[in-house]
Amino acid sequence: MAKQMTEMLKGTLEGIVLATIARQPAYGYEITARLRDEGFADIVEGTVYALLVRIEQRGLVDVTKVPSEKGPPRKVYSLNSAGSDYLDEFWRSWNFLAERIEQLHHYREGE
Amino acid sequence: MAKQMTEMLKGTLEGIVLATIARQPAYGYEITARLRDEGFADIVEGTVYALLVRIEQRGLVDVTKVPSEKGPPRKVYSLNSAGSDYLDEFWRSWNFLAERIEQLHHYREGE
DNA sequence: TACCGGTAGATAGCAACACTGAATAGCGCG
DNA sequence: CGCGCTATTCAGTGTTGCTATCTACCGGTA
Repeated sequence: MAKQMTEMLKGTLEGIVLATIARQPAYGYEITARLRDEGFADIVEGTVYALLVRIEQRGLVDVTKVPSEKGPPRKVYSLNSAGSDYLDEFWRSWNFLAERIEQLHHYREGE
Repeated sequence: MAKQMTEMLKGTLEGIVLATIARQPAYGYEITARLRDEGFADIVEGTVYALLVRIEQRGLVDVTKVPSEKGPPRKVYSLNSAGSDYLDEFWRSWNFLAERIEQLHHYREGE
C-alpha cells in the first residue's frame, strides 16, 4: 500500500469502522470484507481486529457473541450511545480538516 | 487538541505543509504561523520543524538559508520536482480516501 | 482417520508520526 | 545587562497501522 495511504488511515480508519457498524452491526471478518469491497483493498484483518479491541475497551461499542455455521463464534459489534457521540466528534474533525485541505487543493494557482 | 484531530493529522499534515510551500516557499516559523491563521490553532512549532527535517532528508524540498533581521537565520523551504511528484501522490491518496469517507457520511440512513 | 481450505479471532514486534517540553541562539530595546 | 520576540533543534512519549504468526472451528475429501 502507498505509504501515504497507510499514514492517512491512522486516525481515519477508526472513524470509518465506526461509521460502518453504525450503518449495520457487524463482526470483524465481515467488516474487513466490507472495507475491501468499498475499495480499501489492502486492509489487513489484524489491523481491524486490533482496532475493534481498542474501541471495545473504550466502551464505544456493544459486543454480542453469535454462533457461526462455519468457524468459531462471531463477535458482533454494534455502536452504542458513547460510540455515537464519538462518531459525531469524528465527523466534526473530519469536516474541519477536509475543508482546509480542499481549500489548499484549489489554491494551486497563486494566492 | 482533540485526540481525533491529532490522529487525523498523521499523514495529512505532511501534505498540508507541502501544499503550503508549493504555493509559496516559506520557513518553519512562518509555516506554523500560516497554519495557525488557517485554523489549525493548536499546531505546535516542534511538530512542524520535525516534519520539515523529514521532508528535507527525503529530498522533497530545497533549502536556502536566509539571514533574518531579528533572530537566527531562516531556513526557507521550497518544493522541488521530487516534492511536486510526492504532492501529486498525496492528492491522489487524499481524493481516494475523501471519496470513500464522504460516501459513508451520506449513507447515514440505511443502505 | 488424516489432511486441507475457508472462516474467525488474537497477539507480539515494528515503524511512522504528532505531541510535550525544554534547550539553544540571535537580535533589538529599555 | 536582562527581557521579549524570532527561529531552530531535540529527547522522550503515546497512538496507530502493518507484518507475521498462532489458535480454533467446521466441512469435504482421500
